[in-house]
Amino acid sequence: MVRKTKEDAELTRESIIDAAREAFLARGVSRTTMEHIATQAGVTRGAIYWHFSNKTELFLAMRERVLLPLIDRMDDTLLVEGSDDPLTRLENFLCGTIQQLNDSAETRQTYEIMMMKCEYVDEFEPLLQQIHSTCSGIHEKMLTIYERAKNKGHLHDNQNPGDLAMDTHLFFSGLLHMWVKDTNGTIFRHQAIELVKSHIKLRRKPA
Amino acid sequence: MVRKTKEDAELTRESIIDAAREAFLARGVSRTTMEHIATQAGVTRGAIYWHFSNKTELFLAMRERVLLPLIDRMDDTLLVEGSDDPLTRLENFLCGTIQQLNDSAETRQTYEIMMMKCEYVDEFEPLLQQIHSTCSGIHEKMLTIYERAKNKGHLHDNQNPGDLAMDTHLFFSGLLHMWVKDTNGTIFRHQAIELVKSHIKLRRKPA
DNA sequence: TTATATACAAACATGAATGTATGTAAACCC
DNA sequence: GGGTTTACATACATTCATGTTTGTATATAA
Repeated sequence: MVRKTKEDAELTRESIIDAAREAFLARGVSRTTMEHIATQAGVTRGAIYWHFSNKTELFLAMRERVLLPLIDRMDDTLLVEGSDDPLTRLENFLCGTIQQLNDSAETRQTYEIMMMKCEYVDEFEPLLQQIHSTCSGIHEKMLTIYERAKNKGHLHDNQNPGDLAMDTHLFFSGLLHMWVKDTNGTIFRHQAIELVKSHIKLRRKPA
Repeated sequence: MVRKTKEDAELTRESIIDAAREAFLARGVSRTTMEHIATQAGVTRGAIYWHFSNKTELFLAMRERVLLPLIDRMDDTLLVEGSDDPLTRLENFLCGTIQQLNDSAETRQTYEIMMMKCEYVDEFEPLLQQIHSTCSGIHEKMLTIYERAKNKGHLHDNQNPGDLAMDTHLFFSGLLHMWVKDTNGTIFRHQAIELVKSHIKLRRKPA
C-alpha cells in the first residue's frame, strides 16, 4: 500500500482528521500521540507527518472544518432581512445552532474537545484571541438585531439593546457549554430549545 | 536544608500548591512537569512527591482550596433570609462572586486554569460529574430564590421560576467564562457588575 | 538519650513520544 | 515508457518526564 491517486490522498487526509478528533475526544489533545491517531486512522505516523507538520496543525484543521461553516451561517441567519422580525430571527439563529449540534456528531465532538479537552497555552493561545474576535462579531450582530427590534417597537421600553445583546450572548455561551457538557444528553439537552424561546419571550413586548 | 518542623513542612506544602498554580497557568496542566513546579517552589521533585503522590493530586488540592469556600459562601448569600428581598440577594450573590474574583488572584488564576488550561479526561473526568452536581446545586438555590420572589409578587406575571432560574444560571456561567477569559481586564470585566444588575432588572416587576 | 519516623535531596532506571531520515512503489508528466 | 515526484512505511536518534529508590540530617517521642 503505497502511492495513491490524488483523490485517495485527500481521503486519507480527511480520515486522519477524523481519527484525530476521535482520539482527542477520548484522551484529550495533549495525551493523544501521533501513534494513537495513526492507529485510529489505519495508517502510520509517516502518513500523518506527510499531511500535517505536527499535532497543532492537525488540531487547527479539525477546528476549521466545523467553525468556518458556523460563521457563514451566522451572517445568513442573523443579518439577512427576511420575512421574520428581528427577535424571531435571533431565536432561529440560536435554535439553529442547537440543531446543528444535534445533527452533526462532528460538530458536537469538536466543540467538546475545544471546551473541555484542550489547553489554551503556547501555540494554542492565539486561538483565544481568535475566539474573542468571533465573540465580538456575534455580539455586534446581536446588537444590530436588538436595535432593529427596538426601532420596530418590539422591546419593552426600559430595555436597552446593548445590555440585552450582551445578556443574550452570555446566556447563549452558557447554554452551549451546558449543552456540550451534557454528553449523554439525558439532563439538559432536551430543554435547550425551550430555554431559548423563554429567553426571547422575556424580551418581547406583547403586541 | 533537611528535616523541618511540622509547621515548616506545612508551609512548603502550601508553597508547592502555589507554585503549581503559577506553573499550570503559564504552561497548562499537562505540559507542566514536576520539575517546573519544583523549580518554581524552590524545592526538588523529592519534596513534591513527599507531599503529593502525583500531579493530579496537586491539581485537586489547588482546586479545593478555592472551590470549597465558594460553596459555603453560596449557601450563606443565597438561602439565609436577611433584610433583603430575594432578587436583591441573588444580585448580591452574583456580584459577590465577581468581587471575589476581583479580590483574589488565587481564585482568578485557579478559575482560568480550570476553564482554559486543563483537559477533562481520564482521572480528570470525575471532575465533570462533580462540576455538574455543583451546578444543579446552584440551579436549585436560584430556583428557590425565584419561587420566593414570585410568591412575594416581585416578578412579572408571565415569568415562571424554573425558566428564570436556568436563564440566570446560564447567563452567569457565560459571564464567568467571559470574565475569566478577559485576562488583562480591558475588554469585559469593567461592565460585569452592570450586566448583572441589568439582568436582574429585566425580571423585577416595578412596584 | 537514643531510637525512630519525618521531610526532604539526589541518584537511578525506565519508558515513551517526537521529529527526521531513509526507503519504496506506484502515479503522473512529458 | 522512463524519469520524477508523490504518498506514504519503516527505521533511527534524541529528548525528556515519571516514579522509585536510596541517602541523610534533624525533629520528635519514649
